[in-house]
Amino acid sequence: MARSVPETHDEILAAAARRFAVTGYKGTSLQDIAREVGCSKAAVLYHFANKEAILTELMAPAITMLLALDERLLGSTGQTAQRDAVEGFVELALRFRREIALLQGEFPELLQAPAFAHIQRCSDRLRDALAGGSPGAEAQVAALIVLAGIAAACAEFPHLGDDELRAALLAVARRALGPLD
Amino acid sequence: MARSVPETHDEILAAAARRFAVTGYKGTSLQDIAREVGCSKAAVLYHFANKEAILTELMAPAITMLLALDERLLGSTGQTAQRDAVEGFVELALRFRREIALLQGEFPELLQAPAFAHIQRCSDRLRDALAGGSPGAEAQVAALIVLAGIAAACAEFPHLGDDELRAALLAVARRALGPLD
DNA sequence: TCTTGGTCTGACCGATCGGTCAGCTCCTGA
DNA sequence: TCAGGAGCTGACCGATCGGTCAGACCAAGA
Repeated sequence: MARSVPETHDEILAAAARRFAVTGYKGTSLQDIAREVGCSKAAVLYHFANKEAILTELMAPAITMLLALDERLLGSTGQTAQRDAVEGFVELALRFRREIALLQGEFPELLQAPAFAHIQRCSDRLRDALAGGSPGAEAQVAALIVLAGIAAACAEFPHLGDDELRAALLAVARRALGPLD
Repeated sequence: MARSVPETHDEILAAAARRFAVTGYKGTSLQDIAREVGCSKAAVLYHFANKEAILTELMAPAITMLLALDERLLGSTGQTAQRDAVEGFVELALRFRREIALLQGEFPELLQAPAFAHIQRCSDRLRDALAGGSPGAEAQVAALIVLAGIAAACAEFPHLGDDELRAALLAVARRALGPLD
């Protein structure tokens, strides 16, 4: 029954992604993941140090892309930053449809740890960029609606193709962010 | 130490609302709630049949208002329904800032039970009304972004007063839903 | 053929979960 | 004055959680 390491490793990761998307991180047990893979819970913990390590590796690519977007946004301000933020975040959400819901939903609580504080700050800067740098209530509210809304839409419309969903997300987000854009 | 029934009952409800808003339903234990109230876990279960009963009673007013909104929307279509849906949902979200996040976040999973199927159908109709009755991808995406975004914003901006938040939510939602409105 | 090391399992651990129960305290009314 | 009931507690229950561990299994190299 023994498979090659990378094979089982990736199967666990894929199974965890599916389960987390449906029942959330806290709502998914190691037993659930093991059952979906078709192995024992001990096998899951042979490939990953602990449950959190699965989540961390699962989110790593999305977080890397988020950090890259953040860095890109540092070089611009105002309308330019806002346009880049919208396009960048839509692309990120499309690429990581399942993961982005975790980031918006449960992840904040898991990221309270000081070690992950930079991710919180990074998503705060993303929100500011979406707000066009304005501290006003309406601009901040618009930015948050766009952020949370895009994340929710990507999770909720898995049947929509990338191109169709991208077009809809960009159109709605640009309208929501107002005349600035 | 014995307090009057309605007093303790309401204290438990209030404590649960606070905890659920921070750590979610699944992430909050009866022990957590009891600690916040300053009583034993057994006392919590003296006032409520079980954990789910706390959630049910906590959500009841919000669900009642949601059903009322649904009924009101049945009488109209198109732009009229869309306008009513936006205003009605914004008012609902403002009145139940903490509860609405549960409804959007964890509640769907908890509401899988057939007994609660009508709530799912009701929120589906709300989304359709927000989409102006259009089945198109962009209209549906816009409706979901508005729905999820408003819920997230109410949870995220507790410091904003009702009036200021209402104005911002209405403005952003109307823009997001497009030229139809 | 035997050894070795990577892969995986079943049994088990302590902690915590939601929930139960016998019995305590204290207020109230006859 | 005292019986009775409401409000509450501490101890306890079985189930499940994340995690550990000794050892079984098996392919590959000596």
